[in-house]
Amino acid sequence: MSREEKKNEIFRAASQVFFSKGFEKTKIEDIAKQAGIGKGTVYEYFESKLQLFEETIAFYHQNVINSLCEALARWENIGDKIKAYAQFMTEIISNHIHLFELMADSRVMAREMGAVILESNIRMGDVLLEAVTEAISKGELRPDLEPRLITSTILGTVTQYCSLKIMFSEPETQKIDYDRLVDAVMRGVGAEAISNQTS
Amino acid sequence: MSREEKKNEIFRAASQVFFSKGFEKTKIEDIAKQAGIGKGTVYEYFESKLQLFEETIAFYHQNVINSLCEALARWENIGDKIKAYAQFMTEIISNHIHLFELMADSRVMAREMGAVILESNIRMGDVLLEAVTEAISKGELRPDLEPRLITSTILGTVTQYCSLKIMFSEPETQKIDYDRLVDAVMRGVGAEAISNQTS
Amino acid sequence: MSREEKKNEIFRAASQVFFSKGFEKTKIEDIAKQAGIGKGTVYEYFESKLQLFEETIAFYHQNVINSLCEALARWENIGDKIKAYAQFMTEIISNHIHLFELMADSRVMAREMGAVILESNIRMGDVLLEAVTEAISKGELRPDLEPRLITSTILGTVTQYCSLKIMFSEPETQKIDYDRLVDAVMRGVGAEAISNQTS
Amino acid sequence: MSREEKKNEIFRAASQVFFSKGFEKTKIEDIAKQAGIGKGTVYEYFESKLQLFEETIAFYHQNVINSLCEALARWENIGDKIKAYAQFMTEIISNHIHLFELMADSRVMAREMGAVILESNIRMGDVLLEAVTEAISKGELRPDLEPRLITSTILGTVTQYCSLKIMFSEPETQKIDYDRLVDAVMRGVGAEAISNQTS
DNA sequence: CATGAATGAGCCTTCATTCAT
DNA sequence: GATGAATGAAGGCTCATTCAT
Repeated sequence: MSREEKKNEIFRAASQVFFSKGFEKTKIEDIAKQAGIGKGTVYEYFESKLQLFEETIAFYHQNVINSLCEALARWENIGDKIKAYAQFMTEIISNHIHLFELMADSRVMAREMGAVILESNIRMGDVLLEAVTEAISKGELRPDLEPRLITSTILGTVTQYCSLKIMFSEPETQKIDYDRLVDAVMRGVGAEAISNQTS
Repeated sequence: MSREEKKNEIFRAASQVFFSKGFEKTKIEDIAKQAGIGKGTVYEYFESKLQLFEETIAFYHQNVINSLCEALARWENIGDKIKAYAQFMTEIISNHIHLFELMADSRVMAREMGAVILESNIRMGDVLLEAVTEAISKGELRPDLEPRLITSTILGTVTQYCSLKIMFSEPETQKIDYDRLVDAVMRGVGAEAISNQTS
Repeated sequence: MSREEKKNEIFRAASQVFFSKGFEKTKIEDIAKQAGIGKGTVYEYFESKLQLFEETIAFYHQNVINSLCEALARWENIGDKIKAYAQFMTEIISNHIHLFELMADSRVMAREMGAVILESNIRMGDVLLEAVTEAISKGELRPDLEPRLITSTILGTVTQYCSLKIMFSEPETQKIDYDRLVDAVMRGVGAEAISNQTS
Repeated sequence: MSREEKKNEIFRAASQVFFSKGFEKTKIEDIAKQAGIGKGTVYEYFESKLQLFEETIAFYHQNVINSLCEALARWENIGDKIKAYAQFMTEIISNHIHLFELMADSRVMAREMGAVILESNIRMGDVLLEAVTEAISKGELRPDLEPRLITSTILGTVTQYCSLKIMFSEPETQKIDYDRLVDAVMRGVGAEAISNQTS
């Protein structure tokens, strides 16, 4: 196994543990065990716990971004892209919810790592920004709004709504109506939106 | 000073320190110093560091919610309420940004406490939900959308956009166009929104 | 209440707590509460926790010695005095056993305070020594043995046997045959003792 | 050095320190220093200070019991066994007295650990009980007395007398007349004992 | 006098990091 | 390279003692 592959092994183990316990509560030994290696070996690949954490988060973000790009590339028009993004977020949040539930008392840690997801959002914003800019030029999105504002509307709405649905709904009622979600973003929540509809 | 007032004193100090350093990096001694009392005194009022943290966060949330309720109560129609909410969020985020900047290496800790703001969002959602429900019945908002979805759109968009503006803009360009923000939420980001406009 | 009476109040409270918890596990506050006074008040009467402990132990020893003297004075010949002493010890040990049982985890503390009883023994030895010396001169005890040795035989046997009986017997079988105990001490445990018996 | 050997090393160091300072006044660091290792290393071998203490005491008791068994096994008749036991106790008490004297203010701690010796006594009782039972069946000891009572007489007398001699005598006069000690136990302290003697 | 809120020295314990094997 | 035994810095928490009321 090459050095790079080994690092990835450790990243995978570290993601698991960091996400379920948070930075401080995670012991290097936990990660080593999870990766099936010795404690000292971790230090052959990473300078310190903090560096490992930073790189693990970066690795995580990169994975997320790559997956998102793939997911968006499959669709042509912006509505479909938004829907794809919402489905993607649902999956990510669900994965982490699962991790959190493993922990009985994950209050503090959930907080800490929850914020990593926030960070992801910022980065996803950059990916979406491209799609948004393109959609504006194609006449799919309002040209009179700052592209960043449109991106924020999409991102914010999706994150907020999906989190809510997953975290606070009973498992069987977690069905999210993605079409309506896209509709709310595209046509707005104001009453005029439907009074003016052509169809 | 009554016991309750003293606890509030400690809450204020604890908020400061917890928000700038995060839970784990905060030493009880730090909080005591900030409050101008001895280390042992903290333990006269709180069982443990964790309990102090939990109660401090609850205290913080309560303050936020109270302020938000006041801010919303000053306005009649939903557009103004959204604008008020956006201005309120701007202020909160600015305050925390300020705290983070005090710390040299606040990356990790910022993550942790950033999530507390997320938690606030969930709670703010409940406050907004009332306003939204009322606005729907007054015909200001679309009745065909789940109220929770509308709330998420407002909350998510505002949080995302304001965070972005404050965190990544140069100070002098932090001007946020609140009216446009409200417009994006109310009329949507899709191109139809403006093609159908009456004026 | 005079200063001396108040000190005695505190001694009584302190005995209770010290005997059930040991020196280190006892908090001044425990004693204050037990005595029905404030923590600070204890310091009006005693310099420090250690001093309070030393004086409490001395107070305890004095009480024991006084009671023992009274118990012994009631009897004329040495056999009866030994029996009286054995009954006295049974009572003391029972009292302390009771205290220990109040505590869930009294292992360590029992050790510590158990030794105070040992100390009592040394002092009781001095009281018994007088009775022994007198009994020797009255021809009741062997004149060819060092009085201290006789005292040790009485004290040691009684303490050991009574402790055993009380600590490790089922409550209902705690009956101690005091006459046989005295007999063992007076006539010895060797087989000759009975082969030579006159009766 | 094997794990078990290392634990024994720590036991030896811990015995030293616990016996001279008592449980509470002993710092883990003291033990580590005495054992020539780091503070954290102690925790590689023992869960907590309390566990280390309990196991150290058990280790001590085991050693004492083993040595006692060896000492008793060397002799045939019960008189010699009692003498051997008395010499054994003298040695143990002398060792601990030495430790106590190292400490200027060992009053409190001496108490605490002195009680460990008491505990030893209880265990030694079980060992002696065997020898006593055997001696009864061989006709060396009175069959009309409860074996436990005989054991208590031996144990109690020896412990009490030897402690007294060692603790309160000037070093040069510590000579203990073991034969007379055995005689007191075997023939009793009553005057009849000698009036009935055959010789 | 009596009180108990305030204090901070002190210690157990954890765990990132090192390094001999 | 890989390992895990050894280390000691660091921090939460306790409680004897003080002192303002």
